[in-house]
Amino acid sequence: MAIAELNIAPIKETPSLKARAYRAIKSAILEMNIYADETDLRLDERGLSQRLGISRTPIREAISQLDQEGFVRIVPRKGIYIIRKTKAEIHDMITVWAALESMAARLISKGADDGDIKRLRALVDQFSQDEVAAKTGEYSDANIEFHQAIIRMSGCPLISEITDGLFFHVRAIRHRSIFKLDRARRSIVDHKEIVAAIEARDTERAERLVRDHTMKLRDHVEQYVELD
Amino acid sequence: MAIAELNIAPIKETPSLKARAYRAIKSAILEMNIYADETDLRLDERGLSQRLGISRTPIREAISQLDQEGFVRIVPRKGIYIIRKTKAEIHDMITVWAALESMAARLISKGADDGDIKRLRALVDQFSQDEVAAKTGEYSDANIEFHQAIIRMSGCPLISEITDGLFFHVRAIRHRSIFKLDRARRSIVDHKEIVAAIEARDTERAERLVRDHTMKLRDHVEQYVELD
DNA sequence: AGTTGGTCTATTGTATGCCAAGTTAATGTC
DNA sequence: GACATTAACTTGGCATACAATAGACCAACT
Repeated sequence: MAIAELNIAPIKETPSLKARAYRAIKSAILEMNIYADETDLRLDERGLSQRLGISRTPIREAISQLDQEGFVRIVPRKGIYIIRKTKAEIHDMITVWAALESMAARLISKGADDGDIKRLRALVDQFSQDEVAAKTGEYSDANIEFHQAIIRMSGCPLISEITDGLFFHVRAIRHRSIFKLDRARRSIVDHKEIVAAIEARDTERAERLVRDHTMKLRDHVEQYVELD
Repeated sequence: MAIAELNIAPIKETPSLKARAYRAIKSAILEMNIYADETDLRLDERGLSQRLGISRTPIREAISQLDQEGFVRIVPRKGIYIIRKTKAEIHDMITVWAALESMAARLISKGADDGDIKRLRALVDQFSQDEVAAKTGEYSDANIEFHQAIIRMSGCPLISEITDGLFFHVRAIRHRSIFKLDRARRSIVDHKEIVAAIEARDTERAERLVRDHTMKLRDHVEQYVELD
């Protein structure tokens, strides 16, 4: 009797309930525009447990993780509150972002291979200045994408890891006019200069341009975004 | 009838079992010199629960936090393993450290008041070059202290928060000859130059010196420390 | 009407039991 | 004796029950 050779793929391991709960809650928070209204936003363990159809334990573990990452705050016997970052905290986050991304630019200009740099050039050329005027909406994501590309190319996963968290927080306030038209236009110019510096392997210049570019965003937020 | 005015202080809130378990386990790991031997170091939920006299739940929450911070790794149905960082990971951590501390130096040279800078000068003067030859042992901590002072003075709590985690990891391998005599001597010189640049409010120079100083440590580890 | 103490409810913290999936040791077969 | 098989044990994941406390509500009393 021949043994049937079923062409089956290995069953991918099911992620733990904790992991799934974590993603579910986190993405729900991201889609919420938490800075839109003023009232305190609360999470309810048991409510989530019922809606997700699992027990409180994995929910608690997921929420505990979100607490540690600074997305929610657990107050014993009172509740779990979604955190709105203060202006000072956003300010600090963008500062850290600037520090890490400028280091990434430094690493790239020293170590990246030409293929990567070509791809970076393609990314920035894709958005010419007049196109952007029409579709600023898309720009916000393209902007983030450019920054993430630089960071990934640095070959330092830890930098990616840290900045991913920062981007998440910053993205939550994007509708508060962070990436407006004039800034978008100016950003394209900055990005082109950055790529040019990297292409020229001018480490110091690349680092400085990246830092200044992000610090300009910081100052913009400082000046125009109201949060507290 | 008068109301008695009892002179009482508010009852300080007792930290949760989770928080206490977290500190207990973390400090135990720190004191362990995990890089000393080769065997896999495992944690046991039930064992800890018995030894600490509490149930598994707060233990699990504490361990989950340590897992997220990168101190242990939870492998389902196998065990909880204390993590030894690879050389590449240490390398990345020091890179991030350099990026953040050089940003801190930048912020200080722009914004710190003269009192703070005086204290920084005192800190570095305290360890003259010949003293250090005698007590290199103490130097390691004084070294870290100097760096932490710079970071704290930056006025950016987020930078402190991130680097604290990095320091914890790096400290775990300090006995692996990271801070040896010749390096210690050279470090003092570097530190003095850094303070001088800050005193002169020379932002670019301060940033560069701090970065280069930490990157030298990175290269030193790269060259002399064996981990994997 | 206002205050005061009790009670009830909502909500998180903790303990404990069970389960599925590995690990290890014992056992049986050749 | 070597190897496959199975049984016992380990271990983290998850569910559930109970405990503790903050805050709302309420009734009684002044």
